[in-house]
Amino acid sequence: MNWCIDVAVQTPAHSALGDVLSYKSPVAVAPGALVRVPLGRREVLGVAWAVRSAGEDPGSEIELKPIAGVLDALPPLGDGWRDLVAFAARYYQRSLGEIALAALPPQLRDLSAVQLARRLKRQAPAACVGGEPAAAVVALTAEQTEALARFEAEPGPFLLFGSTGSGKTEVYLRSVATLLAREPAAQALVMVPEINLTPQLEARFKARFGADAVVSLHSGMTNPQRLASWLAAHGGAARIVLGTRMAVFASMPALRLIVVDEEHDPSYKQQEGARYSARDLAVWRGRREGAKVILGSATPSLESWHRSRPAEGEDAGGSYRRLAMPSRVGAGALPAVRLVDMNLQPPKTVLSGALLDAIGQRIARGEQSMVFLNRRGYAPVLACGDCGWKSECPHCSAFRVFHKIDRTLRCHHCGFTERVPRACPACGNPDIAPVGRGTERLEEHLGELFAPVRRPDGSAVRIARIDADSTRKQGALESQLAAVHAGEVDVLVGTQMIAKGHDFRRITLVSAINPDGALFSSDFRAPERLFGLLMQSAGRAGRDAAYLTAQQSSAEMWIQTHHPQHPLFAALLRHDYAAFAQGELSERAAAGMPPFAFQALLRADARTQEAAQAFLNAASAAAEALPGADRVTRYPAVPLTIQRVANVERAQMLIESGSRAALQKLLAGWQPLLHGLRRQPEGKGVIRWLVDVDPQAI
DNA sequence: AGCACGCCGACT
DNA sequence: GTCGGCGTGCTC
Repeated sequence: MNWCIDVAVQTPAHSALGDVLSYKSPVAVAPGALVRVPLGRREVLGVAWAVRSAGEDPGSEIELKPIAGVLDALPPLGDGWRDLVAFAARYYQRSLGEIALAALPPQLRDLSAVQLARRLKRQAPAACVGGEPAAAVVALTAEQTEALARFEAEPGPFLLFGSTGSGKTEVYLRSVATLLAREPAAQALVMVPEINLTPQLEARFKARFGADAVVSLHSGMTNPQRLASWLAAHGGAARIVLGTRMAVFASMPALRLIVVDEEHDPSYKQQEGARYSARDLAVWRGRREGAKVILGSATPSLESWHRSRPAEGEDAGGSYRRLAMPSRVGAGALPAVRLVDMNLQPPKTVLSGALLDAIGQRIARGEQSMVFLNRRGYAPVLACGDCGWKSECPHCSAFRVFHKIDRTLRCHHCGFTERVPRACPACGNPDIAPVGRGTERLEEHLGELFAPVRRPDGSAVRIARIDADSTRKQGALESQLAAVHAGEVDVLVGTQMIAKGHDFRRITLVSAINPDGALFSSDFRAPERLFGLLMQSAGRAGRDAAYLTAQQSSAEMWIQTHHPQHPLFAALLRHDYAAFAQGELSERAAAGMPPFAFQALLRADARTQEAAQAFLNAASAAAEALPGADRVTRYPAVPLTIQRVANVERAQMLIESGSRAALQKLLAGWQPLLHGLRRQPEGKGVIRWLVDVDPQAI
């Protein structure tokens, strides 16, 4: 008997190949099994998707190649996993094989059946999680108890709406503990937005559940580490998988619980290749596999907030259950928010006198302060005062940023880097000057301003900076954070990297010196992101109530703005996320924007802007006849904000509908038309095109 | 995406 | 005379 096996292999997103390729096999192969198959002149890894007996398929006359081997030491990937992959491929308009292979650890691709079998022999058996060490268990607050009780009693998905310091992590730990104690094989998946946040979470979970029960999955790991973690999850040995967005695809045969911490974080949306939202896929996966899902945040995404709205009048409410934990545990009251009206300051003021005084007082008391500026480098532009030359990138429609530390001009978009010229390249004027400021310059500036200020022991002020540049080296972030924790830093300057998650105990003042850019951005989600970031930043201050009491100090969040009357700040002053969300949601509802509508972007990259837009407009015209087109709005093609990157012109077209199904239908029908367009005159000069479903920025 | 084949410029 | 540039096309 001969068998015909449909195999998902890594084929490009929009090649002419179908989702699966058929191979023949003398033996039956279980669906979900990993196989090696010939593809052109290569042999590649694939996932068996469907198995038929060879006679069943009379239409196809082409001679099939035989599969090259089966990695049968490994249990096949489960139905749930394959459904997740198939759904993600369909929903985000990518090929099945691309998602499937990207979801597997890279090392699996070049392992033979024999090597894999050898690997598997070394794997530990399923971790047996005993009772938790009694010492580790702290008493729960009433809010935590209530949240956990509702979690046990209701199906979810849940939105755990807990302010910073309300003890969300303890709720995650408890819900995992209850699950693991009740079901001897059950597994839990816990996701965080950034690699930086995995070590501290891993430490807490290992302390509670033992090192053997917990594995991590993120792109910062080496290939062998990732393979080991993946195998432990797939085999059931790992009871808990911690990871970044990629972990949503981990094969977990006994998955019963998924936690998405900081669910509002934009990092959950992949920004290249398959543009999936790990948070949304987590909810889908939870429903498919009967696993409970907890989304946690102090500033939820408006999508999740809306979906968790309680029933009211005519409205039956959202499908998520909202669990609120408004109080902080063991932390001081939320910081008092102080707005500095920059209109009342002398022109070009960077740091207002009041803020400098406040930071100076903290230094004198030995407390720590934090200053945010969302712009790394020394200055965003270098300019010539004589001829008007500016440090434009020759390959992008953007300025190169001046990095004083290594005297370079660096393009943050294409990476093009040059030494800073001694004189203006256009007119020879030696007097070229930085315009604006980034974290490097702010650090320098603060150093000068606070040079006369003394710490309580009479020593000089210590200023540190944490951003993508200062943490480039492996382990640099950890050592810099350790220095802050050890009290070796008085003023910490940084980008949003320092706003997220890190548990600083001695910081009593947090300041954002120039957050105005996001207030009037063309991106309708900018205020939502800014509010989240400022709330999260505020949460860094005064996390230790005992420390504040001992210092007789209080936590403060300072914001310098030219628009102190903006409603966003009014809500922030009261730490009132609900009011902010209500305001934003009513604007979104009135304007017919998400979460009241569903969007996708079609983007084209081409040699010229005209070619990119011509392709999009032709695509739009071709979509006219597609099913669903009458319920979907197609906007005109426009250049991206950064129109040209690395000499590639970029344009995009927004597609919007009140019906997710109609949008999906249109996109599915569009794919072959787009493919055909490339050969037409309209496709001339187009380098690539891509679809972004539920785009996170427009 | 790889990886071929294929048809035109500056080198041992 | 070759090495090699990347344009087009194919992979069950």
